Amino acid sequence: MAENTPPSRTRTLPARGSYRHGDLRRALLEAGLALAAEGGPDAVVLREATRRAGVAPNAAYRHFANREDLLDAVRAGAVAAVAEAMEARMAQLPAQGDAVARARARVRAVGAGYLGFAQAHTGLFRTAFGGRFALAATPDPAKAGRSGLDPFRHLGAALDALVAAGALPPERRPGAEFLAWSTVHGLALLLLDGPLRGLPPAQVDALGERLLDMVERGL
Amino acid sequence: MAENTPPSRTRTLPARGSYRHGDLRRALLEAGLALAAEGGPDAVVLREATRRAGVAPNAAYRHFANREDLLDAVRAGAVAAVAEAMEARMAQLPAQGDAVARARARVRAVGAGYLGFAQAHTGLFRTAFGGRFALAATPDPAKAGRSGLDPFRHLGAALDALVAAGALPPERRPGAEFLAWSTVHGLALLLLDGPLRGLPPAQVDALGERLLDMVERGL
DNA sequence: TGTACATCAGTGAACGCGCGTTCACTGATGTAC
DNA sequence: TGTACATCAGTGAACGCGCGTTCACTGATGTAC
Repeated sequence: MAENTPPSRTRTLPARGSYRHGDLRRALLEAGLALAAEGGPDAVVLREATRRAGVAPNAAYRHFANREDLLDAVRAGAVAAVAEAMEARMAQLPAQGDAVARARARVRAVGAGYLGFAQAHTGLFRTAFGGRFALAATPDPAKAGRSGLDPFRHLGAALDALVAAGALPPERRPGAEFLAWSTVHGLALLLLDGPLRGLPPAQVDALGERLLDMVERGL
Repeated sequence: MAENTPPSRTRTLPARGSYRHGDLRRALLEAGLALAAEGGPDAVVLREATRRAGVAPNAAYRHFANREDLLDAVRAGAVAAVAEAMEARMAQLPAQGDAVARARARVRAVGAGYLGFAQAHTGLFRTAFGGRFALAATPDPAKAGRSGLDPFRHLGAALDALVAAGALPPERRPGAEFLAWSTVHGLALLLLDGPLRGLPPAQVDALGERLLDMVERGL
């Protein structure tokens, strides 16, 4: 990174004082995330990412095996962003109150974080969870938020807390994350792509709350 | 349609005795549905559909405005197929029993039809409900099954029956289709694309049942 | 019943597009002596 | 501290791909007389 290079430095868009880029991998990943945010996974196009990084198309191959490899990295970043949205909600939860209420609020924060992210960052959400995806058995730090948990494990931990607080019978716990996730995932997609598209935010919130009520009662 | 043309008739793949095709629109639609069944909406490619119909690529433009127009027709057909899967389940329901049990079974049949279709006809399901879709205010006969109802209206009717049987408080009825749909839609996608991919059928059924239990209890 | 003609379904050739990817290269950097 | 050299990040040009779509056409069909 050149230091006191004259204004000419800002001429080419992604300013480079030198032949070397310095951190092209990160630049491509960020361009990819921006593309994903704008148009979902299909918009993550190798040539456009290199264009935005101010580099020749084939330079990408120094850092990613191919387009799919870049997309995988972008996906992981998008999943991590969902985890962080959940964490932000949880951070706002009051620390007092009885254990049952706190555990319930935690589950709701996880669900609301998911739904809220889908609404606020549609392209990234689609990239993370809109196509083929898996949150595999082995946790991947690239998919985790600051807390080290990925979205799926946030949900699991919240459900565990529900059991610990006595608000969910332990025999109902196994598999409960899939039921809860299905529900919220489905609503998210119906809001983005389905007949609920364009619903006013107030109604979205109301529907989200009803859904979370249903899950709580139903579990 | 030529009648007793000699075997030469079978030489070119989609046999034509004549210059005219006869029913190209239908042939393209069916090719499109086959493509959708094989590879989802992105596989519905104009040129390939015409190839399968044994016709020049641009012949499609006599019957569809463009690729999107063909895809819309294919989508409608896929939605109708979902409606028919639901109808097939409902047709198997016993006609005796008390009204509440029958109404519940009907809702479950609708849900199970949706889930079962997603599993059995993944590509068509994705085409119908995997991307942008809407079951608009005005019913479209192209999206309906034999009964004249589309999937969304089947769900609505089943929920109405639940209210009529006294199994669902009327004040809970408005919007209930979105909650129920979200749930089942989410599970369908988690099974196709998500961490539940490849789950053994027995467990899929079990999870589906639990989900429908949850919806019933939660509504 | 026979003929002229309008209609319009399907043809054949071509287009431009942006994409992912490969090739042989160049030149800045860091390291060994 | 200075120089030779290996490394390897980024270049420039080119490829083949299949796609959707447009053009001016041809020839089978049905209809009006």
